Amino acid sequence: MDENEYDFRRVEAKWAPVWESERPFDVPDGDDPRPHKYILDMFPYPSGDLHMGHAEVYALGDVLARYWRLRGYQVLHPIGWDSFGLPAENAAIKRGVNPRDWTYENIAQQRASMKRYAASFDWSRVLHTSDPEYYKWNQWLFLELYKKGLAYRKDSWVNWDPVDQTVLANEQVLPDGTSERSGATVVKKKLTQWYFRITDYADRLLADLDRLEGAWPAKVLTMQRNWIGRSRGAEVVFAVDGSDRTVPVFTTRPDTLYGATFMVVAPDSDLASELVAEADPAVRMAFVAYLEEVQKKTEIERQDATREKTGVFLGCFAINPVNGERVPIWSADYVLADYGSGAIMAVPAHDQRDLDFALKYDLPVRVVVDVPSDEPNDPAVTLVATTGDGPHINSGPLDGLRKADAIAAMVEVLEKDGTGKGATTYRLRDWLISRQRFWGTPIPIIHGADGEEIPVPADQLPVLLPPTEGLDLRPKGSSPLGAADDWVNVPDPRDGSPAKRDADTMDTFVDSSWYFLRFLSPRDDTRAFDVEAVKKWAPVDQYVGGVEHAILHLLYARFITKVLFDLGYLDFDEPFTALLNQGMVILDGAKMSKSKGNIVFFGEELDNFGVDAVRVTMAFAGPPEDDIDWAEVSVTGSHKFIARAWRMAQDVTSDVGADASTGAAGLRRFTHKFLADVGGLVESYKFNVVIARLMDLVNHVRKEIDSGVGPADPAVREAAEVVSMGLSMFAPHAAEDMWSLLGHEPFVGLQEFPVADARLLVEDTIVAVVQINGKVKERLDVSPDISEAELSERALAAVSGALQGKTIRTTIVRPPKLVNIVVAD
RNA sequence: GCGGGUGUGGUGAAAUUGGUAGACACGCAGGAUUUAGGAUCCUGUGCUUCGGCGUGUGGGUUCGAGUCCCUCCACCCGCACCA
Repeated sequence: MDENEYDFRRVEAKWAPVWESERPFDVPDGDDPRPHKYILDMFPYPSGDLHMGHAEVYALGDVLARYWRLRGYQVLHPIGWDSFGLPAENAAIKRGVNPRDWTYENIAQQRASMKRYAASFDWSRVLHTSDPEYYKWNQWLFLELYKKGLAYRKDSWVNWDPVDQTVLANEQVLPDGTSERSGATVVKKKLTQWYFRITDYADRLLADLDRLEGAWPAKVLTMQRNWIGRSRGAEVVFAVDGSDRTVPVFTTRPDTLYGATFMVVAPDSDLASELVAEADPAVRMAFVAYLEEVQKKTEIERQDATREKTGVFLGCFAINPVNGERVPIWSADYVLADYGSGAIMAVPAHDQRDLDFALKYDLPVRVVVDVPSDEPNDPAVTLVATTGDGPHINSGPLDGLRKADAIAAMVEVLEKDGTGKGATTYRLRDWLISRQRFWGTPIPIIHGADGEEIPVPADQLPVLLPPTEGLDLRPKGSSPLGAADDWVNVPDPRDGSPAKRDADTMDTFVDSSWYFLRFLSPRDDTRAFDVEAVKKWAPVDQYVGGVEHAILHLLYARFITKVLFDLGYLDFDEPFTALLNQGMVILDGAKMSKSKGNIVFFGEELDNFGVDAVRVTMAFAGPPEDDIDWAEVSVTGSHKFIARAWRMAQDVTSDVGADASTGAAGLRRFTHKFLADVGGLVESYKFNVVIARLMDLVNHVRKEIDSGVGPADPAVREAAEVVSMGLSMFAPHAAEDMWSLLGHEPFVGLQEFPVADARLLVEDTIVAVVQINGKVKERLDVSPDISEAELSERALAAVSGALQGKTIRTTIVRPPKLVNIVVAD
């Protein structure tokens, strides 16, 4: 192709090797006088090659990184791979390859694609979480939590994925009860597992979301608040009649305690089986049958709120602490074992679920809040529980009080009597981090013959994964590591007696919960992260990634950050100051998927249109948080724009350093208006508008070159240089080539935007509109400093015809832009 | 049901504090150049019965509303037997 034609292949081939050898975006350690920004894109999982979703996130993250450089900041923009995890292992099983080989081959492929995509990463800081140099510090982190009592083992009902044969954290189970990884229906299993005590941080994780308001998407904040699910209320202790046992229940409505007519215990709770053990055989048999029935149900069935309620009487009674009333204890699966205490006081008059149950099993309904209503509203008749406010009745000392006062009064009574207290409960559960799989970080604990847990001494870290040779990786419900005899059997660090390593590996979300700290000193083999580097760079100024991590990764990273803060390693306790969630790339209105066969391939798009055109398309398609339908955007259009900008640079004939102040003022104004606006636009993520403004600028320059001041005017050069800089955020190859065509040395990405000249931002004339009754009738060219009187006068003159026979009521004058004449007939 | 969000041309979308709705593109139409063009350049393009009408619906505040307030509708997302 002709050298005077824009050829993206030639331009890519020209600059990629230069960036590769010169590494303009690497950030050396040590001081730098410039202010700094830490821009981070969520690192990828290396399954296959990059896809269009990656193309979007890394295009948008790079706009922000490159923008801050152009603003004179030192920018850290690292990349790595989240490279532990199940797909490697599943591929290994399916194809008989080594999970390590599979992983690192995929990383090599993705890395090549990423380099081709020309995001301005600091390639000197690459990390892979599956490298021993990384996961050593994962183990260190685990032991830090363990020392603080924040990592512990317990026997509990857990989510079990029957396909991947491993446990899952609550966060990894989708709302329909299936695994987010394998799609299998998750079942409950009772197992001893490692947990991180994230519930200790529930309050702070919730409260600190307020500080992220405006800087994180509202949606993510809401999702996290929902997930943590704090509810305030009271704990009320009921005694079991004829026994020493007491049962605490959590309620948000302690004010309705006088209306409690029965108690319900979760069938799968220890409490239920303990209570029923004391009952007579018929009751016990009924319970056992019921429990069996309940456990057969899938999570989806169980969560169906419209399902008819079922339950069995447990043959025992509880004593209501405020009135001494004896109420029957039932077991029903609408009460969850793992929320609150697994038992509730049932107030059928004021809780729909309790009412449904009471009506079915003919239990009494007692109204204790007189909710005013025009219609009859006795729950026993209308079958609708009343939840509104009103004076309390049948409630002893609470009679006459309204809800808020009654709640406070009841809490006071309970606390005085020692039968309860104000309490807060969370939906959030502790984070289950054990996984019965191979390709993860080994948990650095040794189990002594006496059952003691012994942390692996720091000088013995990392606990390396054993070789896969001879190891059966197929899922079988226990970790494959347990079968690696040489690995699992170790001397007890205390006395050398036989002991065994913990054979489970960690949830890979542990790996990603702190990786942003490791990027600051990725080669430091003496500590997880360099505290000084952390002080300089962290927290992350701008995080970019998909909304699919709204809860999982982001909640865990916030938690670990707070733990490290408490341990004194960090001086901040929120990891990501600002968050941008990009939308998805879809096709014809549907999510791309292999099964539907509607995939746009990353590599093919780059082959056909070039890296720059794909990146520009990603940014120009619309607001970044919206989905991009690849069928509705024009990559060709992006390519045409890039080529047009490139030709513009090629046409410039003035010399480098030409004095712009002698150039055409009109064009200069346009250029400087762009410079004045670009910051606000990028910082509010309006990348599409920035590109529109660049297009506008290029169109103006084109006109000036062809039929205006001509290619030699210094203002043309100035505009072309600004376009080259601005375009470098989106189309780095074309921009670098333009910079070079304009006679400069590399690299355009290391330039600084000129400061907009305030004198050029003032227009000589402004178009003022003249409205009659709010409708635009005329437009006038006026001076920007026109007086109110003069503008008014000119406006009236301009529309005098239309004012014939009308009475002017009032005239609103807003110089220099608008006059509104209010008239009547 | 609860919470969050979004409704603007044929399409993707713009629109500081209420002040010219539809920037910039895609698409389409026409023209120039050309052997040809899916290249390049130029022009036009919300609807219209040419009076006007137009930002999901209906109301309100205001000299003036895409923007603020209320009502309703539609769609998307999250949560949901959480006591």
